Amino acid sequence: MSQTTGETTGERVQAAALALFAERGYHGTGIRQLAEAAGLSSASLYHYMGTKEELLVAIMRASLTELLDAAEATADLDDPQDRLVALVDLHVRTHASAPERTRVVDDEVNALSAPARAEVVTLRDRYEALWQAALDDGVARGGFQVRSASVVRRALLEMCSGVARWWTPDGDLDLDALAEEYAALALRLVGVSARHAAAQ
Amino acid sequence: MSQTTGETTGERVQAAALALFAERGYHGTGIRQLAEAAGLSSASLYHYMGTKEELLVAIMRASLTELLDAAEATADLDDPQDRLVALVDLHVRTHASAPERTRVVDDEVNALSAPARAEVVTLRDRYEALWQAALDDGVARGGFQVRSASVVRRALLEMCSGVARWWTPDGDLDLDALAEEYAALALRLVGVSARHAAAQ
Amino acid sequence: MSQTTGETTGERVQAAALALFAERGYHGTGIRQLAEAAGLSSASLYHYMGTKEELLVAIMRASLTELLDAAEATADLDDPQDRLVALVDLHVRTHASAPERTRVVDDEVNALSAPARAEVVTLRDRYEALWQAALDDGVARGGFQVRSASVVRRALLEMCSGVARWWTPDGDLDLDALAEEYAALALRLVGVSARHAAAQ
Amino acid sequence: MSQTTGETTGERVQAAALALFAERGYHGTGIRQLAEAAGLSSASLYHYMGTKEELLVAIMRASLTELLDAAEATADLDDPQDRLVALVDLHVRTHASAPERTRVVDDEVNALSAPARAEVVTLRDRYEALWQAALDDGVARGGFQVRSASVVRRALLEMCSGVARWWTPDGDLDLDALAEEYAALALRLVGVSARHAAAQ
DNA sequence: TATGAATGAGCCTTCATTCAT
DNA sequence: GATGAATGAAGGCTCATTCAT
Repeated sequence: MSQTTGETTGERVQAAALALFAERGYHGTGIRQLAEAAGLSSASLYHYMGTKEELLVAIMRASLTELLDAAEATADLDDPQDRLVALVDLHVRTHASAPERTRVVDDEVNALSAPARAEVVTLRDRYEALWQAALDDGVARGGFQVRSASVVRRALLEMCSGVARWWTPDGDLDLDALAEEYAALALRLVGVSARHAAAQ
Repeated sequence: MSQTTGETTGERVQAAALALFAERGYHGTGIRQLAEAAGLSSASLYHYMGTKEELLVAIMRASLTELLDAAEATADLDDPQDRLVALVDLHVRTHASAPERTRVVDDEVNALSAPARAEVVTLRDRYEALWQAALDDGVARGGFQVRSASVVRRALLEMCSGVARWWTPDGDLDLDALAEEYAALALRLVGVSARHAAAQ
Repeated sequence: MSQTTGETTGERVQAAALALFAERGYHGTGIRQLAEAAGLSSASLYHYMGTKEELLVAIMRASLTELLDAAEATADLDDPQDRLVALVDLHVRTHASAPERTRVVDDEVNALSAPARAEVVTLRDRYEALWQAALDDGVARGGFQVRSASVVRRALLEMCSGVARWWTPDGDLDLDALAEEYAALALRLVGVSARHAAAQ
Repeated sequence: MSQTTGETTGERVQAAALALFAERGYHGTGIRQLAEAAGLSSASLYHYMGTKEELLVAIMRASLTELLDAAEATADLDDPQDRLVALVDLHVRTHASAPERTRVVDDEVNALSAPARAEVVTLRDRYEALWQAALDDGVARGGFQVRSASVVRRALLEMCSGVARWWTPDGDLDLDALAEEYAALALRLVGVSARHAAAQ
């Protein structure tokens, strides 16, 4: 069972779950499919996870806390435009390079029971609050021209999350170009003439 | 059998399916829940639908063809900005006022079997082609400033579809204001200063 | 609904049932298939039949009483060999020319509930008793050479009923030749040198 | 789990299926009845079988291959009469002592889907080809007097299979006597005076 | 660690039948 | 006559989970 790579069995289970949840959805994925994809019997699976729901929560928690931690680091940036660009860059890169993970987080929240959902939504809200703060700050001192920062926040996030549904490394745009492009779009959305992006 | 409203039983079934599929997902919704929500036994349900999947396809087809028909009407507009604004207006209003329907269409495509998915994806592709054409036209003759029209198309669509996930009629923004706001955002995204949108 | 031929709707139902029961078995045939084959709705079917089981019993009763009546007519024949040949001729012709009907009678007896089965088995027993009597008579006065008349009765009946499973009018043997051949085989089975059959 | 006898659970399932399929037919037997007869829950049943149809096929395959193997052993016999007698002996003993198994094989072929039926029919055809060969050989060199060997083959097989429908060890005839009797009848059918059979 | 065996509950769907119209 | 609508029961099968080994 020990892999040549240092991959833990538990990690293999999470990876398998990620792939299947992303492809067929949480409810569309059976415990036996999970087990087969992980190279275990369905009974053995339960040594590496709690319930199926706890597995989903674990995936979501890991993904969101990682994203949240990275996003919190952008708070150091003083310039609101820099902050926004940094958030977009982080979000787009994360969604493009880990599309399964992000799609599961984005799409399967409703599959959770109330208590589990509460925990996940709290994390997501904290993450979105960082965007909201950046936008508010941009309006206050960064020259952002927006009617409603919260509407723009939602528009921005949906727009950026979308890359997880279509971007592939094989296409015309590489990851750097993608991130740049979305940063430029974001600045346009907040009504800033593309100062930053124009440099590219 | 006879309802106070003129609502058909078949319509009641579709309405129930819409609500449940949107709330819990296709795979998360059981036939018995469907039946209960429609006020029928699970056996009776099958007088008003084919399989569960056919019910989903029927919902998707109705939604997409309606949207597609309305979108095709925008082809009359000569000015590319007008066309884009009309598409955004249509898309946003549709998603905001029928959020369950649009969320089901957007989120449950992977739940379909290959042949059913093919039909639905064809419709969706035809719809998106209208957006692509509008963008291409805008680049050619409407002053749109975009590096990649197809990237912007995806960004725009994700952004606009997002309203189905948060907008409610009870909030600060009414439907007209929402549509206007998104039209303005769209024009910004394509690099046009928001001249036109106000006319809407 | 009235046919150009004088065929009654009730007859059409029986004919459809015959074909389907023979092809897929009683338990393998659904009421809706029956209705479709008869050109009726499943509800309308119930104007022409009782329960599904009663329909089966009706088919069996009609088939068996007809066969029984014809077989009883052979009792007139004095010569045991003539009687046996007449029974074989009747049985083989009936099974060859109405294979569906006879297969249903032969194969679906176990599908009946106890009371229905009792009625059918009674008819069948009366029919087989005529064979037994013919054999007993043949042993007593017809020169039949058999160790056990009842064993031979069963062997004969199974052998003759079998034609319903393979004979078709398109093959090498026409109905007359088939009947003759089986009469000859029957005489051999009872140990009579093929006097009768030899004439052919 | 551990039985007093050495019987496997899987064998218990097959035995239960055999009994029920023989008594009520394949379509007349439900999975829940099967489970109850095997002493399992219906879910547990699926540890020991594939689908219900695969269970039926497994039964048929086992039965037919066993019979076929045994029948092929008779090819060693040079004398056509010996061969025929050996085949009858085998067939009758098998059908008399395993009537459920043989009745299921004989009666439920139509319950199979096309691909499953193809496999079973192939085995049955190979078995019947051995009979045909024996009869052809008997006509060529064994003094068999038959108009059509294929008609006689069918008559013989139906006749011999019939014992599965009536013979019981409690009756007048024990298994040896039954086999002998049918061997004698078979020789009569092919027009050979019953010289050999006694030697058996 | 790992898994065969086990299951109650539930899956989607069809069953034979009834009845108001 | 004829049927659309309706259903309780059952169809075959899979679910997530547990546990003894």
